Amino acid sequence: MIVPTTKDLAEAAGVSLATVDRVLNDRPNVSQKTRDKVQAAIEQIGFVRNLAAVNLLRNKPYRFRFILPKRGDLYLKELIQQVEHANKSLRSDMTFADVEQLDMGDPHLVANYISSIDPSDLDGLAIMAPESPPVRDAISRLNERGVHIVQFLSAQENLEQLDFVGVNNYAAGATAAKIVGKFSGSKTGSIMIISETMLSSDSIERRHGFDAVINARFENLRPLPSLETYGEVSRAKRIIGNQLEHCDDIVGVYIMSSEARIPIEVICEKLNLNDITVVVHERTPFSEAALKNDQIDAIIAQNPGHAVRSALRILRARSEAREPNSAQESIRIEILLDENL
Amino acid sequence: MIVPTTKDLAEAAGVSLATVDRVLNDRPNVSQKTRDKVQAAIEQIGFVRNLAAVNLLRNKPYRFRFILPKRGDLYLKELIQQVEHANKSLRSDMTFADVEQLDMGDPHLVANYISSIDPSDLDGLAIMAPESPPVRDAISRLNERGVHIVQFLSAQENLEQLDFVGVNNYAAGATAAKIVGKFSGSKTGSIMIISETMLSSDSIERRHGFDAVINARFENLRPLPSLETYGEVSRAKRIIGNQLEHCDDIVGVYIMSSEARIPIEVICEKLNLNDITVVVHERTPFSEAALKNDQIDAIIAQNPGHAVRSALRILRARSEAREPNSAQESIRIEILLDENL
DNA sequence: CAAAAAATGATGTACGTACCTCATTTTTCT
DNA sequence: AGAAAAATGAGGTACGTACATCATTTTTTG
Repeated sequence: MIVPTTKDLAEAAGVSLATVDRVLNDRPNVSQKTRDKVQAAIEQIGFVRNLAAVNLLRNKPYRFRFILPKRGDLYLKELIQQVEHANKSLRSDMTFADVEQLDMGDPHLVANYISSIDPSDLDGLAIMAPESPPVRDAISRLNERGVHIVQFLSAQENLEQLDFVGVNNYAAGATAAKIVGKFSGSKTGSIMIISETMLSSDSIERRHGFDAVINARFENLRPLPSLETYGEVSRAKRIIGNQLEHCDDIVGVYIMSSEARIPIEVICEKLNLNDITVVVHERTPFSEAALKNDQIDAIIAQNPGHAVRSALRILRARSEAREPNSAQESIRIEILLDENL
Repeated sequence: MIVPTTKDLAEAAGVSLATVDRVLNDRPNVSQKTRDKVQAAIEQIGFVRNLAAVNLLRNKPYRFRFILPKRGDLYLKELIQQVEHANKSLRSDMTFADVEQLDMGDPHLVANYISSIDPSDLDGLAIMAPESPPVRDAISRLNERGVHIVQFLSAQENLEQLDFVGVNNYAAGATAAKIVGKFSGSKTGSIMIISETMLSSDSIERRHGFDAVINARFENLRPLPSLETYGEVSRAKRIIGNQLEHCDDIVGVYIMSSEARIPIEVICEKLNLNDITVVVHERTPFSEAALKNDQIDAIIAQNPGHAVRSALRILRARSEAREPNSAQESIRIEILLDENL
């Protein structure tokens, strides 16, 4: 099998290599007639740029950075490991990735960090940060200065023009609701809903999706107000304990945030999880174990490895002025049961 | 950021480029001492082969072929489209893929085709074929003649040394059972189980996984004997009709084969699908629509795009004598509900 | 119709690696 | 010690493309 090169293309088009180069790289001083001729030859012989040759010639290291929260539990750890792993396996591809962890409680700090980035140091940025106007503006400005941006797992409003990697959180909440509803059978009762914080748009959207499905299809179930743990054990104990005192008909629990460990451990002390349906987000060593010993019934997950690789592929494509292969880059809402772990 | 080249490596190791080349490519006439010296320098400066340069130099088109069944419905069509799409988008990578469809009812024909392949025409083969000794032997022989093989979605016994792309079918069946069981609530009754054929190991394993979970966890449910449609509408009508006459307590349906259309259309005529739980395999335009209008409750899917790309990545890696990145290549058992489509 | 402008051709270099040949040095063996 | 063998060095070529420079031809303009 012979793969046509620029030389073959020149011959087929009846022009010189120099002209082929002018057409392929959009250089000036080529007549429209010649452009058409070359274009026709491209179609005819099926010419495709040899990526290896282009990359070799460019021979530019691509430096990407993930901005992730400083505080977090197992899922965060997994994300970081995935970035490190990708960094290693993509070195031969001239792709480098690292992680910067910031205190997401302070939007100005985050915005300042983003603003302080020197575009000549970095080709692209994958950002996971709660919504906030200063952060959004800093992202916009950095993007205008030529750094490619991917919104990573968590999107800022009004930045739809930027690439996003992650799931539709409304659909994720709806999926959780469907499982809680169906798994509860014909039982009647309340659903406890726990989040780290309801300030993030992720949680809000998940909650909306959850309520929509429960209200539409499971009138026997009543979703309770969201409890916010702020990631603190003592607070979690207090508010969950409080709710359990006032409410003795709990048939299901939905933990909306990605770190289920604290809430589950707290609830365990007061409630027999075997009897109720528990759905959590994100696969971690903890949630996996909980699934296996029946403490929880399902995990709604977005694969962190996929997410990291997808973000890097998109950044790489943008850096090379290619269009990302969108079909490959959508992140699925995975449903994990004991059986398909 | 500076990426070290072989030249830097030679300098760091205090040897010539020629010696570096001898070490990197395992050529003879290098003392162990020098090998160690170069190896140490590789670690120290973090040298990694530039893939683009290697590929450019090799500059060999990789030709891969998918062997798929001749008969099939929507899922098969989707697979073929995915191969075609991959073929287009991987041309710039010197990777070419095509499809050969064979009549899987005739193992000798399949084996003959495989045996007739000229290793100088093809670098790798992805095979989806029912189990059979002649086919298995033909695969083995072709592999020994230097053609890389991936068992695609369907595995042959005793060929564990070959790469496999696809899901664990026992787990897939178990997952289906969990959903049928949980979604049925506290109802008591029978589960209709439909397959195109029970001769394939896929179906057998799915059935085993299904029964294991139902028997262990859902004593209110009774799985019926498998019905085989052979992909024929008239036969499907007859055997499904037969079973419905003798059995009036059906609360669930599990369609094990990848083409759910015929069975669903037949059952629809006799049963109100809204009242019972229906689980099928594989996402197709039909199953998607059925999920949306509530004819079915869940789809157990293996993403055909992932599967095709994964097979090609593995074949490419093997052709270049690299190890495939196994973490990335496992195919998940996806559970699709109306909410997370 | 000549001069200016635009279009095209001819040719060279570079990217990093693999593979080759030939010369030279070092080690091993008798 | 001397010959044979092994190890190492020096240097060139090629892969396909991008990006130069300069020469030459064709077209446009005044």
